[in-house]
Amino acid sequence: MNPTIYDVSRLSGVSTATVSRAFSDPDKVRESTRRKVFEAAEVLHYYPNAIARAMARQRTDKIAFLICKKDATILDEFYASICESIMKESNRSDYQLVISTASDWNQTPNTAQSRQIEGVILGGSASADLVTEFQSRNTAVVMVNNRLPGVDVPYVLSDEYGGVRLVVEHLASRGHKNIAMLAGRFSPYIVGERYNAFLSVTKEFGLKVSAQNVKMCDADVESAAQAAEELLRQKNRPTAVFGANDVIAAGVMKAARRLKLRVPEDVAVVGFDDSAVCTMLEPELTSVHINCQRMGELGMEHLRALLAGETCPSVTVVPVELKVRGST
Amino acid sequence: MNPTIYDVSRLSGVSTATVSRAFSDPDKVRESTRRKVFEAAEVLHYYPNAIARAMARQRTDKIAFLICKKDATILDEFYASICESIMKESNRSDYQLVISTASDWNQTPNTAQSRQIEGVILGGSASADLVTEFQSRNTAVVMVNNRLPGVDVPYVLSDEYGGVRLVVEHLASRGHKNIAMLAGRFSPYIVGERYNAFLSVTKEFGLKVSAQNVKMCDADVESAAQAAEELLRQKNRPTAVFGANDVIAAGVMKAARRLKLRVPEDVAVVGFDDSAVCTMLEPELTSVHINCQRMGELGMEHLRALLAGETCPSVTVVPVELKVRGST
DNA sequence: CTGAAAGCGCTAACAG
DNA sequence: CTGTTAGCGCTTTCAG
Repeated sequence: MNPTIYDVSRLSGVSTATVSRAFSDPDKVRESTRRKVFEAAEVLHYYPNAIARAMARQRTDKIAFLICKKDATILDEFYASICESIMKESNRSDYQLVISTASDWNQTPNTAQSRQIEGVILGGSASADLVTEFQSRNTAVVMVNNRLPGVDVPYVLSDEYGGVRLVVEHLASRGHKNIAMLAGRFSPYIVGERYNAFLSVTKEFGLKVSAQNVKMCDADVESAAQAAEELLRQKNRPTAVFGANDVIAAGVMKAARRLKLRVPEDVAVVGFDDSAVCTMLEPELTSVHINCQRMGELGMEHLRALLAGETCPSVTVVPVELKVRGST
Repeated sequence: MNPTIYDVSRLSGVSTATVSRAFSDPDKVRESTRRKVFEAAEVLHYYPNAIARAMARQRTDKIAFLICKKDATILDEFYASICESIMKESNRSDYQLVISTASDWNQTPNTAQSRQIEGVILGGSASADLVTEFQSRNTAVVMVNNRLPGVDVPYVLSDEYGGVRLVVEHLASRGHKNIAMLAGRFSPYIVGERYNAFLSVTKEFGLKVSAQNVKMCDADVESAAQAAEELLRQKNRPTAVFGANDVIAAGVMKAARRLKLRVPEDVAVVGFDDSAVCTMLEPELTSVHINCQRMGELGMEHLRALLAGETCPSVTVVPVELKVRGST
């Protein structure tokens, strides 16, 4: 059996209340007393029992990171990275982090587990219903990498528009006038943002994008490769293709290779996300780097603020960076 | 305030003890009584409070998955996949899962957090000390994807030897006689296994591997590419290169491309792990598929057995599968 | 099969 | 600044 606050109280000769204070609110205890308490605790190998504390305080200090996406692999490179960052942040705070997926969660929305959660970071395509459910339960919500019209929670977003702008700017500066975009059906919000940004920025740059130069495909490499082949087989072949993410861009590169087109001489390729695959390709893939770590940090920071009753910005946009590599 | 067991007791007209039993040990309660209880609970939206339960029972049902590796990205594709599987499994059990990294953990080994953990799955290069620490604290330990000589815990491993065997067999059947291996400095245990297996299997197949055909490099693509260039620039160039994992193999492919060697005609390349990058490369990379999902499941299964006081096999080896693709 | 009652370890008024 | 004390919500003997 682990030692309890009573053991420490007895050994140090102070009341249990004082021991409690020494641990959870040191300032309320005189220095000398505090030392006595800590000494006794040391001797006994005492450490506060979080369960009992949670019970008495009526709060758990427990938060969750919920990944909301439908694909087979939930923890893809992108979310794994955000997740890692949230893990780090939560570890340095007193919050306990539970990581789960929206689907697992939905199966047991009323479980003991979920009841104990005081705040949640929603990553990816969470539904408005899910948010409402949490709010109705008085759970603080922060959303990362998604935006829901009409839903009022703090958002942490990456600068999708800015990223696309960098891409188009870069391609334009390289003299490309006929740029295509290949979008994959992954997160609707993200794809939408990048797509709209592409249309708007190309227009701004006076580049006309013909209808056949904007294509949708499934989110896997092979679909992308096939769609890209069609794109690249056109009479008026685009000289550059912007893939909505790196997987799509990898598909474009595969297509180029299959068609014996040289990258970047015959066709330049750009991706988005700057995932690990970028440097594994040859030539390496130019891509937009997303600061996942920062997004995770901000998510935690905002959640903490919310839980502390402070306010936090309703939308935070994290800057991106273009990594120019051999593919352009 | 949430309803408590007292509210249910009052509304249903039975004692709190019976309500408690109805929820945690239904068989001990007469059918009709049980129904009354559940009805009342339904009406009140009552759900047992896990904290109070943990407090009374003196157990938390809390387990952890600790990832032990030094690299910058902890949740790489491999561990993310195991992690996901453990998450799924734990969600269907009554255990609560905490995911963390060994380094975060080490910084606060005595924290409230760690005290509450009843069992832990160690993923990756955990140290014997860490295991000892857990054991001394009476925490059940299961190890995944690593093996520590002299440390007696249940191990869940992938069939590294079998995988390498498949690789060599495959290459030999394609007529390759001069096969090189490029190993990267990632997990010592894994690299060691694959390396030894390679030496032993090639020998078994009567293939001689010269010293300059076995190289070590750092674990990143660029180091691999450089090392591979040396390998491929030799007079007696190997006709096939086995990369200790997919990242290394991707490096080999880059080197081949830089040297204007065709894959697979001039040099065949094989990887290990069957990660997402395999299909993004062109040609696609032949690789050994590791059943991460199964490894996670088994890890959970064994931990559960341990916690239930049952026994479980001391070593479980998960079969692998060779995915033959265009690179060979 | 069910009930009464004693905790589980800690916190938070309230009093001093 | 410190002590007393009454819970937090549930489980678990021990009786009945």
